[in-house]
Amino acid sequence: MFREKGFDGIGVADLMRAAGMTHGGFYNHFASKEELESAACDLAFDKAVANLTAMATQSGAARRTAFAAYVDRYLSPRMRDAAVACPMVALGGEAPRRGTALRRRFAAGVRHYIVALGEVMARPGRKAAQAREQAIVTLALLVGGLLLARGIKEADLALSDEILASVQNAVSGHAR
Amino acid sequence: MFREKGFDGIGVADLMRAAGMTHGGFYNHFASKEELESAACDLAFDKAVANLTAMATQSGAARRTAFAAYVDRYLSPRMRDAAVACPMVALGGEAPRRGTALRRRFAAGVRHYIVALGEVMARPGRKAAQAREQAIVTLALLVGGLLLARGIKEADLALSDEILASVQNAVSGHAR
DNA sequence: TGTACATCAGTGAACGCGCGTTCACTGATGTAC
DNA sequence: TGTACATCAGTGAACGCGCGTTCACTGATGTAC
Repeated sequence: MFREKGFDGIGVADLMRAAGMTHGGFYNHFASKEELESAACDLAFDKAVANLTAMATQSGAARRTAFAAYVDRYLSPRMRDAAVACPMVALGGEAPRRGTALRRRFAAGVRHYIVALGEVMARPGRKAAQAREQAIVTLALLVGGLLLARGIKEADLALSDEILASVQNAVSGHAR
Repeated sequence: MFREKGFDGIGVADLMRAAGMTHGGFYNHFASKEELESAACDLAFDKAVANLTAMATQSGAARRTAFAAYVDRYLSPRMRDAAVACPMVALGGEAPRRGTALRRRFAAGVRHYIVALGEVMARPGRKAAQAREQAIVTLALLVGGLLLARGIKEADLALSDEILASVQNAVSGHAR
């Protein structure tokens, strides 16, 4: 829900109602709303990173096709139109404006994501530093592309589609 | 101020105080806070696009070096550490969650930005469609790179610097 | 030049509302004997 | 097995606060005569 509406776009009462409870009981589980935000940030990143590390265990061609499918999905109209986005896209703009705890968890998430992406993009003849740099560039492309595509989807669907397609092309070129 | 704190991060009273007035007079100028947000969005994009179109009037080598300097600046630590960011980075995550008026102005801004960037990146032997696709990819790289670098700058400065450097490398490669 | 008046940007108190948080309580659960 | 009691997650009214917006007003400005 934070990723859908933003941290300030959803209140404790709504969150608890969605969980089938009343708002008063919230503080039996978290010391503050901020603490839940941090935990939710961790959870979102953990899931995304686990997805990648599972992919990294595959080897050779299987890993390459899995990664290509991952990029396809990430930059698909379906992903763009989903209410919930990747944590970096949904919360990246808010992260620097929030408290220390959240910012630390967000940075850790990005760090782990880059490491996992580097493992997935590793190739036999490629140096580790190169794979890492490529992972960073790929991540910037994915995040920037999806952020823009999502930001304009309601007002200019054609351009949104064009952005997804162009960035997908570029990522495929980079990953090759 | 919207770009610094987010649309919901700054109130009418604070905005008017910053303008040296009290909050009551606000509605002599705008029908609602949302209308000011839309106007501010336009203003931010107009300035950014004007910057690019001025560059596009230059020709040949001068334009190329001007563009290289632009990218250098966009992905510099100075830009990352500035309180106010590029409208796409600062507001891209919020745009899809806001009203129709704002979303339309945001989309128009992105559209114009891409056109202007395409003109700046045009090269004699290059087809217009290619220049446009390259502009889109470059924009995604710039926006994604700066968004991530800003999101983690407080908690992991080294990684933030690394992202800026890696993306800058990639953009230079693309623009060549 | 001088006077009367309309205009309208700016003032500041007040409004209703939703937020995060607190707290006295309820009532189901599990343990001790 | 049955009873008494402690625990503690969940309840819902209440709080203080800041928000966007409204409105009766003030007072400077510019125009008409």
